[in-house]
Amino acid sequence: MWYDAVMRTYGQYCPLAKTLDVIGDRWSLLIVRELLFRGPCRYTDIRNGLPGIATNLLADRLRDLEQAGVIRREAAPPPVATTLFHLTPRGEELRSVLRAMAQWGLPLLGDAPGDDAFRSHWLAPPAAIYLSDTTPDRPPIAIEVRTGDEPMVIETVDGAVRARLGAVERPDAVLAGPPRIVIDLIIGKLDLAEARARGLRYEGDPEVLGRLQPRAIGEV
Amino acid sequence: MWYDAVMRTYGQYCPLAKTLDVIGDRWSLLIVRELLFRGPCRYTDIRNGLPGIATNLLADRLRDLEQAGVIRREAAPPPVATTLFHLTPRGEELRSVLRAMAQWGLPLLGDAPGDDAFRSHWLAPPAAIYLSDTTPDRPPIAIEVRTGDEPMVIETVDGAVRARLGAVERPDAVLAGPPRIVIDLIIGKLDLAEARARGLRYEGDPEVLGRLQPRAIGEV
DNA sequence: CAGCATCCGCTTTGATACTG
DNA sequence: CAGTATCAAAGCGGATGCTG
Repeated sequence: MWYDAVMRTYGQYCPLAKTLDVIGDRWSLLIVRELLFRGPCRYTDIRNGLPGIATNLLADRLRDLEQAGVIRREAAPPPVATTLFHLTPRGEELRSVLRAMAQWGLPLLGDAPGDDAFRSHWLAPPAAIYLSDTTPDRPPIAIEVRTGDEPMVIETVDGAVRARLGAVERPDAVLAGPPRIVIDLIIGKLDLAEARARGLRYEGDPEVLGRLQPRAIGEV
Repeated sequence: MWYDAVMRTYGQYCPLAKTLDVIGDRWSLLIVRELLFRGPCRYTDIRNGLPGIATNLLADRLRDLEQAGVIRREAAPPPVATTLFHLTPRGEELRSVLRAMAQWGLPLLGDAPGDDAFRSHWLAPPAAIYLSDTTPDRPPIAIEVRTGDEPMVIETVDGAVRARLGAVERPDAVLAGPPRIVIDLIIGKLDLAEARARGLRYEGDPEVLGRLQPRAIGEV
């Protein structure tokens, strides 16, 4: 096997077109999403985060992105003993691109088909963008969110709202249910009572959740 | 003719994937670029801004983007008397995505092949992102830039630097030459003397140009 | 001429099977 | 686990033709 495939490019002296030459192929940006939202991953981890990708395509894209200096593969020391894929600093700089695109796309989740695949980490970072802490002077809070394949935490850190995978010792509230209901609640499309009527489970003081408010459009 | 083509989607309940379902196809974002950087355009104008696109693909993409609510077609009144393609408000909101991507891609112009196609308006908005006015308290300046197919103006407006297509009555300086030299000068890769040695023509007080400085990395 | 649609050959993608 | 090999289907690029 030899990889001398000639890259298809737009051939335009334009910064946007050059960016698309690098990350415009199908699946490429979603691979970056996996590494950006989850950190360094094994081949199998990435594939699990990209249901539907053909394995040969994943291998191709990883080669291309490495070639372009966006990712880097590294032999992990024991006990992992496998190769891990990392973002390079240059790849990390795509964060602002991902953030802008995820923000633009959040409203599209409203009428998404019900049989979409779902992974918790796809939603954690974007969801936090839309939330603000109405009373940042009060003690910080942490809400455990159980939807999808992994638990998440939404927490306040000095005025900002962050979301991440993982758990927390003693959450101030626990939110559980199907992804759509959780998201609709978070972005303010449903209130707590409505969400409960549709299958959401909530434990804890409603005040805790009430402290987080969806930002106004354009405020983000 | 009937357009029941099944849209290919990632099938992921993820805001980024949903965005890519809409603007992830080849050429789609470049069509948005044309409308965003140039304003409403005729079919032919768009095609001229996208050298290399097959005309049937352009027609397809315009249909898809219209369907998705990103663009809108409108019958222009005389004397134009043709249909104009506009961005919808929703399409305008892609500006932040384009800005992030163009910013990421600007360094890639450094080693771009010399036979790339070029249009002035591809560069005007992105280039200004990298420039700041070192002495915003002094009177505003305007520099005429002649490179590519259309004249541009780089000007200071209350502290910020903007670039746009068009001309100005009495520019404080005039910059002319091949795109690469002009860009390398603007982003600080070359100084005025070096750029001149490579074919750049400059008329006016060098002080005028010196007032604009490329921002430090990460400052943008 | 502006705004497409059709046809054709090539490339990319998707699905699955197989391997060190 | 981390890929490669194979093949069918879909997408793309280029040329050309049609219609108001």
